[in-house]
Amino acid sequence: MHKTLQHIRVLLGAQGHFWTQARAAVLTVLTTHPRPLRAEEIHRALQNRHINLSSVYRALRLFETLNIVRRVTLGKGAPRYELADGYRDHHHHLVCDTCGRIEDVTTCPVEAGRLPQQIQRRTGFAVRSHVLDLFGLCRSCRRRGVSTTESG
Amino acid sequence: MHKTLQHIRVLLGAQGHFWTQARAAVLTVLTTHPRPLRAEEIHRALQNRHINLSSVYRALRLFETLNIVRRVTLGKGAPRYELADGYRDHHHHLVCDTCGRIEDVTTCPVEAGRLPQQIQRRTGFAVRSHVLDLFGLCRSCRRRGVSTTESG
DNA sequence: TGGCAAATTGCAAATAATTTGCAAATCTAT
DNA sequence: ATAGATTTGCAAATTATTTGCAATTTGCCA
Repeated sequence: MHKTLQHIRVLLGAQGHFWTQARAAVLTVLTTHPRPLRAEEIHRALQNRHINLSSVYRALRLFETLNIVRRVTLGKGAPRYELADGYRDHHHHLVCDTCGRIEDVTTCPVEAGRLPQQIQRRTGFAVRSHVLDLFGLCRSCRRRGVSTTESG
Repeated sequence: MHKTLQHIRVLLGAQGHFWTQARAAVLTVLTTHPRPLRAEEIHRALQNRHINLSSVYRALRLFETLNIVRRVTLGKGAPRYELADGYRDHHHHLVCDTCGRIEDVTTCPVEAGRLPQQIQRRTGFAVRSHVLDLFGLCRSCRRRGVSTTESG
């Protein structure tokens, strides 16, 4: 189980931040659509709610500094946002270079290989988090024989 | 051994692209400064060369589609560019959340753990490349007792 | 519950980062 | 050297995100 909206609400309060309609709405969208969303997409999912795009950006920025949300840049276009570790399962991404499709992978070679500990021991750098994304061809694009290296 | 500028020149020619001053200059900067650079920084390093920022962007875009350069987004600010795998050693980044310092790590848990093969076998997704960045506190920031979770 | 102070929002304007149109300049292959 | 295709410079256009400020919302407490 992960921390719920209720937990986040308390967390915000404890730090002097208000629990507002905009913030609750943004978090709800992120919880409801478990995949990296662009600010624009989140805003669109809120069209009925009367919430300004600026507020979406402001909410995302706040959540990011509080480590509730993390920003990921996958392939082309604007960055995307998703709930951070602790608010959903630790995972990585599989991004298809051809169709842009994004899938999650929960296997984590970083933890499995104890890389953080190894790095800390060898360099003194204290690893707190990591981002791992894998690019390539998804099954259907591969079957379709699509090539990524468009060059002619 | 890695592919040299000469190789790249031939590669471009083979695809109908010209070997121009701007392109050569951008590649030289990337080769000379082996760390992720912003478009702006590359341009600045070329100030004497009379090369327009637009051309830097155009060169980077071309190199990116040809997999000669890869774009990485580390922490805040504009994305950075560095030579891609095949043109320099495969590596990952250690990014200090406090001072922004970037170091390289050549240990790769993804290859070591044979994650690509595992994924391909299990999901049919053919992994071609990956990006792994680790965030935390570098040795000096840690000694200085700096905290990252700035919250009030 | 009402009221106040502090925090947040909406909106429009400001920035920042990157892209594009097009004529002039450069490059490759004769 | 020359022709023809590609690229560059420059300025203007886009795209993504941030900001100022008055109006509104929220948290807290009598």
